[in-house]
Amino acid sequence: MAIQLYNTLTGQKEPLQTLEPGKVRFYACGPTVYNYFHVGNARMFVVFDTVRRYLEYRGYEVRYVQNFTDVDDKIIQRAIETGSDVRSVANHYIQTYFEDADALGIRRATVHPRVTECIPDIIRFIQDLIDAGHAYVRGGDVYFDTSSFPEYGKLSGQSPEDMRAGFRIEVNEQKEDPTDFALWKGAKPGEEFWDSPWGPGRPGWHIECSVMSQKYLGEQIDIHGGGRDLVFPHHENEIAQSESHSGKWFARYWMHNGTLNINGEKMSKSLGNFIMTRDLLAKRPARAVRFFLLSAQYRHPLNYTEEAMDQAEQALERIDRSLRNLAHRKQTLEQAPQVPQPDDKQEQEAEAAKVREQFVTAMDDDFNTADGISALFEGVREANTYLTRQEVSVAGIDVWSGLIEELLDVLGLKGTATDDDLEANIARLIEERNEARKRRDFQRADEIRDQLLQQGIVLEDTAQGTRWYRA
RNA sequence: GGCGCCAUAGCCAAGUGGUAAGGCAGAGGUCUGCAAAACCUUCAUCCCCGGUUCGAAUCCGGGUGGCGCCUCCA
Repeated sequence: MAIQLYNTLTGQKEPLQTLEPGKVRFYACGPTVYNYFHVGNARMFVVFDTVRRYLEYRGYEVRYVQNFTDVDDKIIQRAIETGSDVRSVANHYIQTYFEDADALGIRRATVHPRVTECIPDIIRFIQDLIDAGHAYVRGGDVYFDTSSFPEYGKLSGQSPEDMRAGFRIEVNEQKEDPTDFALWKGAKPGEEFWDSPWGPGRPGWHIECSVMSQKYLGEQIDIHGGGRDLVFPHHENEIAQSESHSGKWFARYWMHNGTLNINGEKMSKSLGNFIMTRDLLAKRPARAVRFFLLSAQYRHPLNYTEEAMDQAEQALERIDRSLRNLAHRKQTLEQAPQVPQPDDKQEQEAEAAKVREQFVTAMDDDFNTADGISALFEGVREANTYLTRQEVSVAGIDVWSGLIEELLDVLGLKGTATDDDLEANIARLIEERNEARKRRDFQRADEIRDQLLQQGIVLEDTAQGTRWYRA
């Protein structure tokens, strides 16, 4: 059974069939680097990072391209506001993008092209469109002629007539038609510019993605991803540009993630109701943020609340506890080699395989992470149940911790730190406490437990001895 | 005005024709010196009205409420 994914272009789920067997050419729109990115942006990055991870998990070789828009009005504005220059602003926020993205477990793309690195390619592309009669020059600007592309509107499901009726902004008089859009903008005095056949200026927003995806992935790609709010006009325009240029269909599958809402409204820079990812990461564990962002199906809206974040933290704790408890039990077995271990590896592997299958079934169905997480919790419950047995084996434990970590890794939720740095002092105190307990000196025992708790060390007594973790 | 989406327990969230996953919170139980953890049990008939069907949360029609896009936006 192939992976099914919802295609905005057709409005239905379709089986994934790639241009080249076993390989996926995947382009996702990246950030405009004039500020930190907010949690809504983070959702998009996390969602497509997870799609990419899952495709790789299923054996695909993924060539993943995510651009940086480092030429834009807002960057120019930001530079003016801060008394800095445009390049410094862009470079700074590219750097901070990586810092925050790294924290969220977002892997680096195969290529992270920047607009400034592709100007000659962009100019050539635009010239091709002009030569082919798809674009026209007005003053120092170049516009795409939407009437030259009969399929214009096929992604957003609106005809040019519909769009004209809805236009509420003042129509740029330079354009021949309101639905035409800028490919090249002539430079205003004092602005950063590049020389072109049409005079000094800079590329419009939409053209960069058409050019970069063609440059790094070829004229046709498998998957193009982005936020719902990019369907129109951005992706519609990309299709018009790319398909007019190549004469072939551009992207086979268009994936769009739902908005991240706050108080029921889309979190957006223009509404000003955003939370910077950076600020959230200062208050919440990064893994919990990622868990929260994956807790709903990616196409659905997701509402940000403190309570939902609390729940995400709690849920993740349940998984981590299970992993810790497995590790502790394994340790006690390894420290007592004389204790016989049951030969139950195959039995446990069979159980784990069922959970894995449940996970794959969920994720194959349009990357349903909510169901995938639910499969992960089935695994956690099975693992915990296994630990309630009187006799378990190292091999059996490894099966379960291996499975849980495998699934966490696909979701980008694998933890980094482990508790293997059992400090001598803690071990000594636990030892002393257990002596006290044997003497039934519970006052002393509780004293030690409280003392450790002060240091953030929580003790748990089990049939296999005392285990601890950092609160 | 046009295009489109959504409405499931206290909360988050799957399920899209066969009698409601999972998580958080809650209740009861087992285990424990106590505690924690864990396990077991328990907690909804799916916004409203009408229709199709042997059967609908799931399909159709009509309401109500909310949201997105049409303008920079992930």
